Amino acid sequence: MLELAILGLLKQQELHGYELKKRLAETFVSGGGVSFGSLYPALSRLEAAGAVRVIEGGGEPDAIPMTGALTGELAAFRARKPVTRGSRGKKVYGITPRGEQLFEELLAADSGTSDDERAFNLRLAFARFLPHEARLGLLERRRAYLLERLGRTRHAVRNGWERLDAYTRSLLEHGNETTERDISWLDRLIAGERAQAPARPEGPAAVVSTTTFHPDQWMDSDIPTMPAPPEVLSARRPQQGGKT
Amino acid sequence: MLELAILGLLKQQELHGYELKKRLAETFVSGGGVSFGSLYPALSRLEAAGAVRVIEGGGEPDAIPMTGALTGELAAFRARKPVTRGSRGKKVYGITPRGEQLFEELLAADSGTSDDERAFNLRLAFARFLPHEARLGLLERRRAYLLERLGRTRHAVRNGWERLDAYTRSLLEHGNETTERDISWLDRLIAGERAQAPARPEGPAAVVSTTTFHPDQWMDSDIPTMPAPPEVLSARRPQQGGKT
DNA sequence: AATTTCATGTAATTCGTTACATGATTCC
DNA sequence: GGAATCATGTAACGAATTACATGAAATT
Repeated sequence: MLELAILGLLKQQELHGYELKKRLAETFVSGGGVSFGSLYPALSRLEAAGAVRVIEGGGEPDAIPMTGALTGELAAFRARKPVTRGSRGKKVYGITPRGEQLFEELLAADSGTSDDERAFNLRLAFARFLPHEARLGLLERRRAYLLERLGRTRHAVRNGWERLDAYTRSLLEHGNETTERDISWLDRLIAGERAQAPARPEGPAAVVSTTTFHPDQWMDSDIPTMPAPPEVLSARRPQQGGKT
Repeated sequence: MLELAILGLLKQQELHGYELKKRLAETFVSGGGVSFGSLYPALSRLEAAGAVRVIEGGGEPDAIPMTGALTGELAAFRARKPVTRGSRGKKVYGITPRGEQLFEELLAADSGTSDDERAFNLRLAFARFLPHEARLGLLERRRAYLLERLGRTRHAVRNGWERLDAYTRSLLEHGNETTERDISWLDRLIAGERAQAPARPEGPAAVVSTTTFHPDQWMDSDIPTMPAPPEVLSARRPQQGGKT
């Protein structure tokens, strides 16, 4: 899991551990991100497996502070020391071909993809590296899981209503609303995905139901249906509100 | 964490492990619930600590199948065997005074309450056992955390927008919307809490700002404000759609 | 000069899972 | 009588955390 995230980030850009941790916290992991105690060992494992390696010199050419004039061998010696270490003791990592391969494997592995929120989010963040088929599958499995869970929760709430206190009720109701919105969101993503699907030369043989929303599946009424306008992903930029 | 959930459930009703697992899955834990591999050891620990104990006979009087006529000592022997085991080999657990005390301690311990979703949800589910003060604190700390996280994420999204692909953008935007709705939900709960607060005889000395929503705190515009109608918790019952 | 931030790592511990092993009871 | 479900438990393992330990570079 962590490995997948690391490899995915290193695919875009060479980074050192500290920076990696920041990116991880910003983009994927919901709370706080990972700790150094798991990040560095993970990097070591990946390095041992030949999936990543330390880049000589690092991303930014770190301008080794040459102290004026010192000739020949001494200069070479001075320069050799921080070779694997960047300006500040940093170890900048890059992904290797083996790493790319490992990334593909980890990304494709759908073990517990739909039932684990973190795993799903992570894979969605790298969905551009998946073929259309797999991408759709990822979204639809997640949707199916949420739908099933919603059904179970609704059932449980209805059965235990009397037993539950106001706080638990509110918690469960809010949870269900969130799940409903998640499903609608997935519907939009799925619609967008189908819209840009590669037109199969096979003809209309492989039409797999016209996607968006079968109200029957909800096994319950009173849902804010919202049949997902086939607006291909989101294109809105956030308002540039801040300074500079 | 698990201990707290177990104790809380046993406070309401005596239960055996298997049933406990079901309740746990229904009410608290978002995905699938806990496994037996963690539940039973937890029960053992609690029993060893004197926080729970096996109930003689179990909750439902399990009608030991008396096989017609068998007199005196033999009947006593037959009856003695399942004494600690309920009809089916069940071990029905009940909470002890020590357990009640432990429950209070675990519930009050606010270590990582606001930053851990599971911990927060669990405590909210047992919020009725907290004094008003602590309940408000729980809600407000969670709210503050979400607000801060929202700020961080917004900032990160704005900074890295160019670098992010459509899927990651959608993921982050949806995540932010969810967080905004969570905050609004908390606002409603907090408002409800204040509405039913015990009127302090101290006078208007301890008025701690009129609660609901300071748009300034959002440090950003374009938020669907929704200033939370002071409707005391939720009173709507779900449509009784099913049978019986 | 002192403090903060950057940067990397190790060791012990926590919390949970999966897989395995067992057996009773109910339903068909 | 055989399968499904109920019911309890153990052992091996996994993934991550916290706490500890260290030190260089930038900032004040």
